[in-house]
Amino acid sequence: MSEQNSEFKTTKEILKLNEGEKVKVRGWIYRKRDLADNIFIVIRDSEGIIQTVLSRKNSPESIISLAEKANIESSIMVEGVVKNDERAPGGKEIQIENLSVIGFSDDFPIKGGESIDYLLDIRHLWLRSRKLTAVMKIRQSILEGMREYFKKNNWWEVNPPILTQSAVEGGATLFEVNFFGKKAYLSQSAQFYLEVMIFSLERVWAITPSFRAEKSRTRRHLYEYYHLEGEAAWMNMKDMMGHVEGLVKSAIKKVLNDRLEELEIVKRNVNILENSLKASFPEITYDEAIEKLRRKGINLKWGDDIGADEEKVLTEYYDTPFFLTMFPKHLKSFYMKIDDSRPELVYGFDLEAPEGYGEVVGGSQREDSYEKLYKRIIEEGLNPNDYQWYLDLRKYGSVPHSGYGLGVDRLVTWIAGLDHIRDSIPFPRFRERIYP
RNA sequence: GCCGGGGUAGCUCAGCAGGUAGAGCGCCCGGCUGUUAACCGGGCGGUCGAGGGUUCGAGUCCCUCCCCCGGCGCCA
Repeated sequence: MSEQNSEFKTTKEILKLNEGEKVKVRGWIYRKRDLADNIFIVIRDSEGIIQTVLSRKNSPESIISLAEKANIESSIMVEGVVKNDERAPGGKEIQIENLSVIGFSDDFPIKGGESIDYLLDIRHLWLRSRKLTAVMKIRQSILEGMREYFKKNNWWEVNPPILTQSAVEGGATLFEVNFFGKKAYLSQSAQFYLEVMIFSLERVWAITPSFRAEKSRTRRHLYEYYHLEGEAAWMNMKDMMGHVEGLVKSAIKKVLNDRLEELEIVKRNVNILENSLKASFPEITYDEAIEKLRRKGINLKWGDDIGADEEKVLTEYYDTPFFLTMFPKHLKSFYMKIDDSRPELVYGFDLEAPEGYGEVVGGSQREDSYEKLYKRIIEEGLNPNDYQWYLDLRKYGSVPHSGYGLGVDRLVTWIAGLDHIRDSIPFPRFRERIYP
């Protein structure tokens, strides 16, 4: 038995039907215009919109009064005949023969022109908009494209915990939870758990919510975000950069393939996306980046961090995503592997999205020597006791390995060309917002 | 946490030499109408973010607090 109820056609299917065919549709009233001879009801469903027309002359009074009473966003079912008419959006409409209201709607609060603040208060209603619907579909395709890439390259998907005992890195602020009287925290990264898993599965990935309690006031931070992380044995930094490039390209390809209509709804210029598939992503080392920025007249010296403003300047050199690599070790985390030929550097890489969007991926080759890792932990002023099981991994058949974390919501924001990360996810957690 | 901007009708905003609150949209009523965010006329609608102060009088000036927006930092 099919899950699809064949009795009803979707709005998209109806646009492909011939004149004269009899159909049933169901959905929500998107627009209604009550005129002298006709009532126009535009119906919205998950796939699009279709105009339906109720003739006042040829319809029973009972149906006309239903149509008059049904406000925007009422859920209705309509039965009628397909008719070609170039005045209708999409060139087709349905002449209504029968109509029933499933659920009447109160006066819908969104009419156009509302402020972001107000719309966020009614996010549960705002999510019905065509724009947000399109973004959610793009998001799905991005995840699908990446999933296909993992599958093709024989990576294993695993499910690490969200409740954890301690931080991966000392710095980032954690949300604390009460774990039966013990202090526990919401995970900020699954990295250490994935590193465990490579000793059996070799190539593993996970998508989990990650949490950062650091108060941020930017358009690229969420307190709760979808973190896609990968970790693989036997791969060095370059290998992993190649993997990340393939992963991101797979997402872009999927979207360009399946979601052109939605890209148009969100008014995304697809040139940059198409460019990004053509060439390989350029790499620029930290050294070169500092050099470039200095030539641009920015007052920076070697060892300074490359901040958001500097990233935006670098972004101007490229029309595809690009890698930033080989950072001074004092700017990065203790677990990144040191370059023995230049011990002030670590094998770290970031993937930056163009057009000013900035960092989407952060990754590195991991330190695989017990002694060196132990030393780095001490150097950073951390307590080795907090990292006992993590250190253990270097005592039982350690291997060179690398990994990364990708901000799913940031990738969606860039690919969909959004101006704020909040619209990349249905219920964004940011700016002290927890409702709805 | 820091810097900047802002809270006035259901929504978007105007009003700021301090003198009893206004427009557009929405809503209700009427008209017109194969409409495309339809149009035209009328009506309803406000403890001016909260508290305190100055003043004969405060949306307007002063103080404190709350909330929102943009940017930095933190990172994905």
